[in-house]
Amino acid sequence: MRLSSLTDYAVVMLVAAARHCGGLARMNATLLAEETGVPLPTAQKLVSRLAAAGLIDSTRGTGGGIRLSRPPATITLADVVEAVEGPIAMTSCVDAGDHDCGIAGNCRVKPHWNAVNQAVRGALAGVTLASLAAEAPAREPMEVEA
Amino acid sequence: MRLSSLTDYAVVMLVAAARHCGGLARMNATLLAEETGVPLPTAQKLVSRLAAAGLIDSTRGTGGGIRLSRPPATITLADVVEAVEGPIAMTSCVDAGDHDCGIAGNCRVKPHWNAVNQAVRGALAGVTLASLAAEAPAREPMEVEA
DNA sequence: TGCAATCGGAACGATCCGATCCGATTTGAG
DNA sequence: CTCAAATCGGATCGGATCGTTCCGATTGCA
Repeated sequence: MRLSSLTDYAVVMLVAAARHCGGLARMNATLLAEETGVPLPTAQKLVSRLAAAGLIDSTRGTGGGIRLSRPPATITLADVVEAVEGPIAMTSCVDAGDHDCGIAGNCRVKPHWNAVNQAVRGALAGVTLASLAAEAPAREPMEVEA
Repeated sequence: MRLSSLTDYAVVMLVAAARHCGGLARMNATLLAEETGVPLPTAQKLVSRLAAAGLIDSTRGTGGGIRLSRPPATITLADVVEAVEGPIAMTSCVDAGDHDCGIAGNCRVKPHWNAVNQAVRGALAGVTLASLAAEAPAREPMEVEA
């Protein structure tokens, strides 16, 4: 129940990109890496994935770089998670299809996972890059759990 | 963005336990294992964790066994996930406290993760063992994502 | 035409998770 | 009271995934 560090890095990088004129300014992976503290090779790999997912546009060659392909307000955490880690699926039951989980026909739980997935995805889709790039929220810090 | 297989196993086992007279009948890990298809050693390990978390009561000795410590309607997926995988924390930022993630003071994203965690936890807390033990839901199957 | 800077893919290492095995503890029967 | 059976608990081993690093292919400008 934890998303990988790569996803966290990707979010931080995209937020940094959004802060640069809303991502309209062209920048490169190196700049983002030294600005966010993410290791350069890792940042390059993330850029590749994000470009493949269509979240950013990458231009090769001298003076090339990357750029957000959409306004920050239209990019959500759900998009980032799916771009980096693949589809949001809590269990292997729902995405691998029918790779029997040992209980086969007796599994009454499986139909419920989809509802959970939808709820989780909805929670992630409710947070956009624009809101992340803004100042720290005024809401109380609310601890993770007592 | 995927919970471990152990959690899935635990859910299936608890649902099987709930189906036996609402978990009031005393049973053992071996019976649950062969009923759910979970490997026996793994099932025993899960029983240990669930007992440590207080979700089930375990009795040692001949004729002993395990039993749900609470009614199935009061046990949620959030409880199971936390019992098996530890606290629900999407990123290492929020649970490890201050083990600098490289961006330190510049991290404007961190305060938002707590909101995401709360949303995800709420989604998991909305599903109880009682509803999982019931027949397949009448709601449409709703695919994971188009 | 040559060079420089960039993205893209492939190989290595480390860490975490899952499965198996063995020992400690406890109850019931003789 | 002693023995024996059955259970939970911890420790060890193997596998897989993730994260990092290095190298090659491609592109645009001078």
